[in-house]
Amino acid sequence: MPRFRVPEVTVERLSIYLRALKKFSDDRIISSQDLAEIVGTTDAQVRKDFAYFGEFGIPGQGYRVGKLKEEIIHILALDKKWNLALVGVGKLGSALLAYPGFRREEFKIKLAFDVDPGKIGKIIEGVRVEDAKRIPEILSSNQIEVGIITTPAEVAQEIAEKLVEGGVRGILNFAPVRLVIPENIKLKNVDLSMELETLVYFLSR
Amino acid sequence: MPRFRVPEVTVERLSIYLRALKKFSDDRIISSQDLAEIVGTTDAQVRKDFAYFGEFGIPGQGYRVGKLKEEIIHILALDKKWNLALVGVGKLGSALLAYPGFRREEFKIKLAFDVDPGKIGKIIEGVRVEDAKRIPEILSSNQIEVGIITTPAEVAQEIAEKLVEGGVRGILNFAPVRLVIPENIKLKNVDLSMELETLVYFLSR
DNA sequence: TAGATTGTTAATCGATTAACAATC
DNA sequence: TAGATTGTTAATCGATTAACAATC
Repeated sequence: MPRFRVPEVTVERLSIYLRALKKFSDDRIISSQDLAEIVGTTDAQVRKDFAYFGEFGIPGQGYRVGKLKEEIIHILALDKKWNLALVGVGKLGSALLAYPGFRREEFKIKLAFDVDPGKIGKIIEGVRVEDAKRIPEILSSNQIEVGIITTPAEVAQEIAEKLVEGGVRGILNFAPVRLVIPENIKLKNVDLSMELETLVYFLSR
Repeated sequence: MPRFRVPEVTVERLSIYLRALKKFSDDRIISSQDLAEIVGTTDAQVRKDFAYFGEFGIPGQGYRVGKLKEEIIHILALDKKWNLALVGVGKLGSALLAYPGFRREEFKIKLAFDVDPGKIGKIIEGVRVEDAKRIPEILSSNQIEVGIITTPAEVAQEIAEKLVEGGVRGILNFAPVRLVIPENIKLKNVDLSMELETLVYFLSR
């Protein structure tokens, strides 16, 4: 569907545009300038981002909010339902199980895994916790597309391999470690320590 | 100290290099190629990143791990202690209060804030929870440099303003909203929904 | 000295910004 | 028609990569 190779930052901005658009009624018309202002970019950037995927606007007018929302939802593949599994039901993992941004129509955390016998078999935040040893086996029979890793760094690589074995096609990794996985698997890292360290760098100048 | 304007991605990589270096003994010599391999970049990138800040290597040999670690620690200003405050002691906020990456020598979450009277006055994960109304007042008397926002999106802007009023110089924002703050305040956003949405985009191709 | 790797400059690549013809 | 804003091409900017003289 995209006309050319799409930069990752463009996809990230589409997600931001979509969130902004949800605040407006579907029949309102919004210009690239208005939208740029709201999300903190430029009108040229907004138009360029959309241009990777098609022509969604009305020259001389702007973009119809309802139509634009639909298009972005389709581009981001949020018009289908994604099944997720989370591994590592510690404090951060439990918080993410309950996180509203992960609990939406489009996303369903179907399974959680942990190694702690005290947690296995329990239901935490509405999700049943299974034995992490059984990841490949249980995933295969559940059509899970995305794995979320919230384990300690030391075991994250091993868990990633089990997730891949179980058939996930994407991994969202919160463990502070660079995972090595097959290149056909999409990996996104959320590196909280790095964010904080980068922040204080800029404060020290 | 930096010779030129430093790209943000370079600072982010310094944080990653540092984490990798911690696994080696101080007197070992490591080449830019070795380090690049470990963190998944190129030797040229590694050398270029360091070159913004000085000459830390030995031509013909490589970098002494101990020396390189010290230099990066100094660059990132991790040789001083940073005082943090966290606002919004929900599930995510509580998880971050306990997060090992935020609980280190260099970082001290001194205060937490919430609006819930059931939480105010309590001690959660070792941190005393104060009334969010009193942010400016309490921060001023506590030398807090960094604020972490883990509130719902609707109140995040208002909280950001109170943090700025209280004198923070940097904000790490987990609320899914683009904050508007003075430009002398450094803002980093951690946007979990965006990460997940971007991930599934790539799975849908 | 020969071999290896740094630090730096120049070349390349890719993303952002500017400009404007097309179109409502 | 006049005014406004899109979609797209070209210009600019900035980061990555390649190449190599300097140096251990």
